[in-house]
Parts: sequence; structure tokens; C-alpha cells
Amino acid sequence: MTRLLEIVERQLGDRCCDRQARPSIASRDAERLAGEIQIFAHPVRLQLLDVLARNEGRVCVCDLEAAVPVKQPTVSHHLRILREAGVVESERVGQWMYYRVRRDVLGALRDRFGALLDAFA
Amino acid sequence: MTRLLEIVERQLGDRCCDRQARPSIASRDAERLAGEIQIFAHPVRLQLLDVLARNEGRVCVCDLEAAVPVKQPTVSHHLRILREAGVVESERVGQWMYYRVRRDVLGALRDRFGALLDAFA
DNA sequence: AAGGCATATTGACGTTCGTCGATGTATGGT
DNA sequence: ACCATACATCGACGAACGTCAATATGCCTT
Repeated sequence: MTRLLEIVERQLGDRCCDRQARPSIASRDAERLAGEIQIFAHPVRLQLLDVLARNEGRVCVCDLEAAVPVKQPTVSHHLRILREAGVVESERVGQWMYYRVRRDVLGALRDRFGALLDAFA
Repeated sequence: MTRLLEIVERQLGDRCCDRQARPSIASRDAERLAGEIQIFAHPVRLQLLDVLARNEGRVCVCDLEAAVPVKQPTVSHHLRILREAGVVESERVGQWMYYRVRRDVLGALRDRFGALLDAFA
């Protein structure tokens, strides 16, 4: 473990903030990435994705509603967020809407987040 | 690509929501996970981590302030969130606070998120 | 001790988010 | 036609979040 005190201190007369440490991630890219991460930053959405991933193509909204601690309008709200993000898709079958995960999209996001956190760690 | 229409439809007389599709993730675990993900769901925090990761142990707050599009109190605010989450640590050196990433913690989070998204995809 | 600098904290404000009751829309059964 | 069911949308509300000016704290220099 490197000790911070080993760092070369700024010399007398050095001004602070001369280092020009610019981020390699531009603000726009950071916003886009943060938005994608945001999709997964809610417990109900994580549970919905979990149920969908383990029941390929077979889950209607009322099944999902039974699996999470919120009411039906809120389930629809979160499903919309997931759908607009492209991580799930839906198809009407008779009375029911069947939702399923888009494994290709989720796989791509997993790769991007993995690369991001790899760069940090 | 499996078509949804191939799914066996519910039989006449079947009630909806009998499937008992329970999440394998409990609500508490989902909340904890979502909270951890939330840490990374902000563009400024992503940029701060980026700068810190590429300048091991050498970055003071005013350097960080120069790298992101928010003012100093907001930088301190986000640094506090990162510090309380354990993903960065700080040490005072004279007048300055030097921040650095905790690569072990970030590596562990990368593994957990990777496993989570693998389960979805 | 006095003043200057770097950073943290406080307090206030506007914005976004999460939730749900009420209502709308589509489908199917009688 | 009528009603029931499944789901979406709307509208309102409170809570959480992001931001910054002002202020406080701590260190250093003189």
C-alpha cells in the first residue's frame, strides 16, 4: 500500500491547481454513461429485471406486480423506463403484455460498465 | 430469436398472476445493490473517479474542481458521497486534501455488478 | 495575531424522482 | 351491448437530489 505522504509535495511558491488534471471522459459522455447506469440504480427495476431474466418471455405485468413491493401504475412506470432504455421489450398476447429482457443490450451494457470500472480499479 | 407467440397461452379459466414469479433478489438486497450502483450514476462523480484513477494519490480538491463543471462546494459534496461509499479515501497534506481511489473496493464492486448484469443478460 | 489559502459545512432553492389514486384504453367473455 | 380484466397514462403529492453563496474550519506564513 502506497502511503500518501511519500508524494512529492508542491514546492514553495507553487500555486495550487496548476496541474491541469483534465478528465479523459468528456462531460457529455459522462452524462450519457451516468444515465445508462441510472437505469439500474433502483431496487424495483433490479427486481423486475431479475424476474424477467429468469422467466424468458413468459412474464405479464400482473406477475411482475406480484413480485415487487409497489402498485401496478408504478410497475408500469418502471417498465416504461426499462423499455425506453432498450433493456426490455414487450409484446401483446391477448389481454396480456409479455415482457422480456433484451440480452444483447444488457450484455453490451455489462461490457461497457465493466470497462469503466476496470479503468477506475 | 424466440418469438413470443410461441409461448403457451394461459388456458381458459386460468387466473392471471398464479405464476408466483418471485424475485431471487430480496427487496433489501435490491436496495443495497441499487444504492451502490447509484454512486456511479452521476456524471460529475464519474469524472472525479476518472481523474483520481489516472493520477494516483496526487490530486487535491482544487485540481478536481478544475476538471469538472461544478463549483467547489459541489465537488466536496460528491467527494463526500464517494468517501462514505468507501470508493475513495483522503489524506491531509499540509493545506491540501489529497484524494485517491480505493482500487480494492472498486474492483469488488466491478465484480458484483458484472455478476449482476451477467445474470440479466 | 493576523491574514491568506484550501477545503468542509450549512442553508436555501429549484429540479427530478418515486409513488399511487383515478381514469383511459384495449381485449375478451357473456 | 355490457361488463370484467390487464395494462397504460395522467395528475398530484412528498421525498430525495444537485447546486451554490455564504460561512466555518484548519493550516500556513509572516
